[in-house]
Amino acid sequence: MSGQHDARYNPQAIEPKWQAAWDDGDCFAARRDPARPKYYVLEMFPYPSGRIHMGHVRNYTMGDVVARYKKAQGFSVLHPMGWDAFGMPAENAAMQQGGHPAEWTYNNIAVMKGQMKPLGLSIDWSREFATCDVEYYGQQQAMFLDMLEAGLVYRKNAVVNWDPVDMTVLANEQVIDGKGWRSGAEVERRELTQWFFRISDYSEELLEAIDGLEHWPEKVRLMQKNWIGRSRGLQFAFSTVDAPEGFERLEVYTTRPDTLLGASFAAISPDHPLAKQLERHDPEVAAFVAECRRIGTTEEALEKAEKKGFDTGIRVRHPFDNAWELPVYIANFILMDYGTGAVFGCPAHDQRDLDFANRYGLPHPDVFLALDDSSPVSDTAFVPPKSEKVRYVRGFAGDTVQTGDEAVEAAIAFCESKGVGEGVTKYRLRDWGLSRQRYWGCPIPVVHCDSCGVVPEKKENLPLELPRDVSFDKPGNPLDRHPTWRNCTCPRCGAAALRETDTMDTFVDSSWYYARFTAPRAETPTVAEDAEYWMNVDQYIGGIEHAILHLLYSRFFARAMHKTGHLPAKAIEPFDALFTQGMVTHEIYQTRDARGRPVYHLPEEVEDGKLRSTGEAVQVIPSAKMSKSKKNVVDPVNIIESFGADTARWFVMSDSPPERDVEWTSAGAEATFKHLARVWALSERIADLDTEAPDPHDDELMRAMHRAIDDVTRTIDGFAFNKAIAKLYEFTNILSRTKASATAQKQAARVLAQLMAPMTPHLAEEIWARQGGEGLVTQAPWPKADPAMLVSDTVVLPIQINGKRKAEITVAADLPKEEVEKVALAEDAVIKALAGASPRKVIVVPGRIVNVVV
RNA sequence: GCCCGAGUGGCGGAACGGUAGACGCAGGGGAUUCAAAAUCCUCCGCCCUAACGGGUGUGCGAGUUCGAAUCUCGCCUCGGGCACCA
Repeated sequence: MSGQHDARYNPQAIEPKWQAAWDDGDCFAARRDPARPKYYVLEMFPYPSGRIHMGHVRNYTMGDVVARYKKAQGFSVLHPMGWDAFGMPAENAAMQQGGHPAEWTYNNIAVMKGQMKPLGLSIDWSREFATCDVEYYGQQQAMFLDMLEAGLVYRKNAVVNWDPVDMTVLANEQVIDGKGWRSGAEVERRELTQWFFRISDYSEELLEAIDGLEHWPEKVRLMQKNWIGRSRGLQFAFSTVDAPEGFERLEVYTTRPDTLLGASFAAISPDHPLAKQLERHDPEVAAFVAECRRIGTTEEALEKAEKKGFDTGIRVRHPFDNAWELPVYIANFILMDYGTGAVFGCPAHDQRDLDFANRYGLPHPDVFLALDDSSPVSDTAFVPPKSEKVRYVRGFAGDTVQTGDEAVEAAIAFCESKGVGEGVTKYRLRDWGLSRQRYWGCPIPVVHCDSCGVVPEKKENLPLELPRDVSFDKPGNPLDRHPTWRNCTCPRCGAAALRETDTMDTFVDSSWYYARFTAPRAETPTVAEDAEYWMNVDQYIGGIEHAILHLLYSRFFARAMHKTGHLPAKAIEPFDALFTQGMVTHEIYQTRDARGRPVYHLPEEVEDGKLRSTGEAVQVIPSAKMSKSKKNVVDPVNIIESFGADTARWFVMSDSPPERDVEWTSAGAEATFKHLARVWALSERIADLDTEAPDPHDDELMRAMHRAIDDVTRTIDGFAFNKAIAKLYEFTNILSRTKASATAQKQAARVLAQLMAPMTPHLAEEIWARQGGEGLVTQAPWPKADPAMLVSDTVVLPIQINGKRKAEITVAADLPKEEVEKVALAEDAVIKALAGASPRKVIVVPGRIVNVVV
């Protein structure tokens, strides 16, 4: 017998011991091993907010279960971790509390890593990096230059939220009810020249390739398809009447050319060149456009705003009737970024157009009617699915009765034949604006020269490092007002020049970190052999909130990296399989400050609906995604300290299916701890038994064991970790009650340790060691279920009468259908229900059910 | 507003179109204990019944099917995303 043992389950002793053993064995270092298949599992890396929360624990435990399971199955596993470390919170902290964003960030990383380490994750920490490491963003700058050269980056004007008091650009989340979050000033929309990635050049390719992402959730694929938003429509030009010089034609794009004869007005975006032209000379237009610009920059704000227009007095001629003139409005709901920034309105078949027409007293002639209902449109637009047949009363192409889709195609063909515009395919996807007017990001490595214009920095001058000597006590971007950093020489002509002061969107940082993990210390962004071996990510795991932007940008960036020689062709879709975990939610506690603005409080600051500090009552807002800004986060450190990492890990995996949201409750943690303590005690008891000869009960236990192996293997493969845990409960219950021999029990206990190891690796090692397992369970091969032990001779079949369960029979598993039917018809309940008559129908589903229809 | 999801006991959740509620939590009863904690056994959707048993039941309303939590259509409620939060 081994030496000292605790009298009870003691994770505080067990967990550090095994973590040290894994470190000693260098168990989690990823190595290129040509002899073994590789497996790359990646969880979306965290923003270093300074504390881990339950969402992190859930995310990383899922990845760890996969990593440990795949390792046991013989794969060479890469399971890295890093930090998405640039971004606004660091600057906000510097503004609020002083200090430097770098200091704040690296300090947070140290704290969070300290909180993550006790979780016992099988991470190769030797590959760790932060995106704010100059070694990382310097390589990003090199790639930016390559992409610039390859024509993947360009500059154009774009609209931002401008805070006129703080003299700064605001993020959408910093705009609250149209006002700056800090200054309270009315936010303006302002145009700046900014850098863009040409992601829209890849619209079609990114859309087409979605069909190949077989192991992505269908809903994410659908969301991305809708986001890219391919549409087929007609682009044509109205000729204008009384328009300023240079605006003789007004280009519009419509996806419903079949409704052209139902047009009642034309509308242009407030950002349309024509609107800008009118704004210059007409104060009324200027006032209206200014009002529109106060709405904000988000699509949501535009869509929710009351639909308003301004009649410019300009008219356009209908392309099919020169005498028919339509008024041209500037309308607040037209997006300049989509189509041509100008549309015609057909109120009868678009609710937004109808609301607009009713507001301004414009007609709304019906173009088509339902086949079974001829009532004209009044307050509700008639907008049937395009696949539905309708009767055209103002159609001009194709049959009178046809589907919308047919009519659209017919209308395009007709218009093209008459020389009125052409059919075009457009995408909703816009180019990716990467400029940020902030300090704490990757500097864009270009120089502005008076004579040469915009010039890329030379690669040998990289990395272009952020200056450390900055302060945040004044409004605006510290890079703009830095005394020396901006000053440089033009890489082309050598004259004095100024650096670009915009930094990159943090989505750029997170669009290639997965590739960097394959060669994290390289002097180039990637290394061909490493990328070749490790890419693609076999399993990517992260929050559903990243379903569109991060994942779409990464898909684009991988293509851009391939084009510039930084990734092999096979890596243009970097994530083979995607799993989107549900979020961990929690209630939100809110009070308001003197100016009525919301102030949020951490759960630990609240007790019985009141602030601990002041006793002020808090407003409880129903559960929502845990977020730093709402402060509804729970600190897992406390759970780990009182119950151990295995309890935290087991609990977050057991409580709900991984793809669904889970509301954090502390109640379950204690119950999990009790269960793990029971398993530990069970193992101790079994370990103390003396080996004995086989017993008749052994077969039953072995069957249960093989059943458990099979169940846990299949459920982990299917990402159904909560079900895997339910099966482990069942097997544990059987093992604790078995009358099998000690030899069989010990074997079962070793298998239990192996099956638990992905979820509760420390306890598993402890059991494995106590039951005489060889080496570390972390390095043991995954057990295999014996198919012969999974089948049973008899089967219980429910008997239904008219679909309702009335009885049950036990028959041999291989009993023929006809025999099963005979047995079923001999059941008392069936005889009673038939009352002498013969059944109308008997359905026998072998091994499943018998249904007697009377 | 637009796009995408999710709704099953007191709670978290199981259920290839085939016995709804596996497994866990909470709760009731019991054993052990001087007593409690811990542990173990046991019951546990709802309604009627002393019990046997019967009825009913997966957000709401229709439909398809021998059979629907599961498929179809229409609603309701909650959540995510909406391009400068990460």
